[in-house]
Amino acid sequence: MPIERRTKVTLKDLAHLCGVSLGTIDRAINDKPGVSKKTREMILRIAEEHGYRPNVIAQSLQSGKTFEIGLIVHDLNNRFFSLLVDSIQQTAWEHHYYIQLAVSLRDTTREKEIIEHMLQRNVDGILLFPTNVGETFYEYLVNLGIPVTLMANRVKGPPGSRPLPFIGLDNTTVVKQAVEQIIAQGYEVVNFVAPYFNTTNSHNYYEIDKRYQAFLSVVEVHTVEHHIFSCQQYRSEIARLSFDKRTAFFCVSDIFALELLSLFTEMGLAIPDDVGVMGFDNIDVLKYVRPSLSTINYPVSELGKQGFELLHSTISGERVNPKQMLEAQIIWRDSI
Amino acid sequence: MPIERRTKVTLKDLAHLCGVSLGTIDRAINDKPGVSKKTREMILRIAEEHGYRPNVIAQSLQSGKTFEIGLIVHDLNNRFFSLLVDSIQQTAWEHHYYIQLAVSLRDTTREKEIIEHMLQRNVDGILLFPTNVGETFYEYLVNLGIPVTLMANRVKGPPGSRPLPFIGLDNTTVVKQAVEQIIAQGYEVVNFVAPYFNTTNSHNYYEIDKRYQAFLSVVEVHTVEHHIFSCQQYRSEIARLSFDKRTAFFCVSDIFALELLSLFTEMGLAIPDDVGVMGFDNIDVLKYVRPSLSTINYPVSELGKQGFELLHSTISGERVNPKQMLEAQIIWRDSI
DNA sequence: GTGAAAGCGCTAACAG
DNA sequence: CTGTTAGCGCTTTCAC
Repeated sequence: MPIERRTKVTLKDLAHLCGVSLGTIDRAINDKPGVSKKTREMILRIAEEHGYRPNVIAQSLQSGKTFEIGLIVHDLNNRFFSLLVDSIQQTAWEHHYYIQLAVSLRDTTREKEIIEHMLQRNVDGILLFPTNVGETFYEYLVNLGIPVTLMANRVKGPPGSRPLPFIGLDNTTVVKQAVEQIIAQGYEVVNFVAPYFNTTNSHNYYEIDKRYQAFLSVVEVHTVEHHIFSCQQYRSEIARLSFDKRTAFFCVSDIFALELLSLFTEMGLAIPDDVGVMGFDNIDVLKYVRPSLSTINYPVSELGKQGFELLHSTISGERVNPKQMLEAQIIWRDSI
Repeated sequence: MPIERRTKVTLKDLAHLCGVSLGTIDRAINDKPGVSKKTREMILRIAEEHGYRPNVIAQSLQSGKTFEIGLIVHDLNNRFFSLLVDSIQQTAWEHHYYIQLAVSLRDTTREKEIIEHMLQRNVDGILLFPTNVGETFYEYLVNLGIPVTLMANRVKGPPGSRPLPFIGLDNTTVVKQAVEQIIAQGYEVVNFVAPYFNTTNSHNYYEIDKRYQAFLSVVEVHTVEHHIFSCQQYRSEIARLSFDKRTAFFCVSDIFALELLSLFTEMGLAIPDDVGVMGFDNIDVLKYVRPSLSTINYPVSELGKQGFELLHSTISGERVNPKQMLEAQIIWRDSI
């Protein structure tokens, strides 16, 4: 570590110090041909002595590239997102990219504000777990001037338009399979629990909707009794049910499933005999919870890794497959 | 939203478009005095129409400020850190600052690499949950040329040197209090569980060491039998104990306490009669765990908020109190 | 091999 | 009120 740091030394300073011109300094520092071995060594030595650090800001202004990408997720309270950010940050580091992180809090206005800010900061691309929906938003993203890659939730354009690069989970297959098997276990009622899932079309519920459609298609084929719990007070609503029939709850996220698990334990219901609970995500804390929660594993690290790599390819101008799909696995444990 | 985005429009472009000079455009856009109302309105309208966005990179090069701060934490797997990052990101957003996030993975070399990278990217300051220790590192941080604020772990300089701004927890008080009360409950053996806590001095264990010293001071006064478990195989080591005396385990983090809880349940020990467990941090998943874990609440949001604000004050050149302390609270539940 | 100069987009200082 | 110019630190082009 060089000692003197207080004053930043620039290429120009080095030029003075070495008694050569700016151009020569540049060639030496950046390993370009056209400098004698002697001068190059001298320059590198003096640069080292003075603790020279290139100014990335100036490089960016010149090159138009920042090697930063904007990352926008809903929040960091949900374990799912922190693991996602972790994975993206790791992958980005390996590619010598930096992350600018912001959280949208599922607020459509805030999401747009964040995008505007990131644009001004000249990020090379944006990795987005979207909250907004609709064709206007699609047009907006397409015309940003920098690549955008979507994770988990899609944003669709008008029919026939080129889709935005997207990486997500194949929800349909796994949900159908899970619901089939739940029904096969003899549950008389199968419910779908998706708080915050509203139908006003103001927010992006692409992924949850996929799951709901898959759920519906199965329960309707089997003509099984089913209900949806989509309001925030799902816990108290469910607490008021009679439970005279054997009932299963398919939850779109482990955090809701855990709430139900503790509710049913309090109510003295037998799990999984009176009532069954299935989660989604397979968050890591499940290992401490009893009865152990059956769930669907979301390959969140893969989502982050491949999401970054997809964006990275687009930034590098490669032609990419605009739609990548990840597979989930059902994990049967004791709760259903 | 302006429609045309593909080509970035600059102040110079606007100057041409409006038929005025660069200087006038600048004054109009940045709300400076010295433009007639008429021209200003015209300029703002045209800027809006063409979707002008200031180039923050160019502004940074000019001003030397980026309004970005570097944030370095150990990892994001630990719930503690994701909540911390969340809180910092929120606070930064309110102050119109952006976060550059990187994780050190508790690797001393990587931590220094990250700092070097952030320096090159001209962050205005660094918020650091440090991994390195020692006076050399202290000197390094002091001479970075930008403000650094430390969270939780201190980095001490030579005697008499000006301490780096720091925000942390008052570990001593709360740990002493907790251990006192554990002993008062009649435990015959009180153990300290701190995996990864080694004494080679290569890593920064400032905070854990504080806790250990506080622990020691109390058990020694009461001459209670005590042991420390500091290796990574703490779980199997503890599994081999005989448990013929009533034993308490004071863990430096909830995640270790949860491991012990499930171990003791497997072993058929009665909690808290045969064996007691105390955690640290009060991570939010505890609400789903039975028996409920007694723990110490770490005000992590406060740590993030005040950490950012401390750094922000330093960046703004305010004189600040270099040492801020947060208070923890003991939360007694069923495990001890 | 090396030096000089222009320019990335913006701000600030100085003229008019 | 408005225009011109220099310069932030770097890269690139073109002379020598």
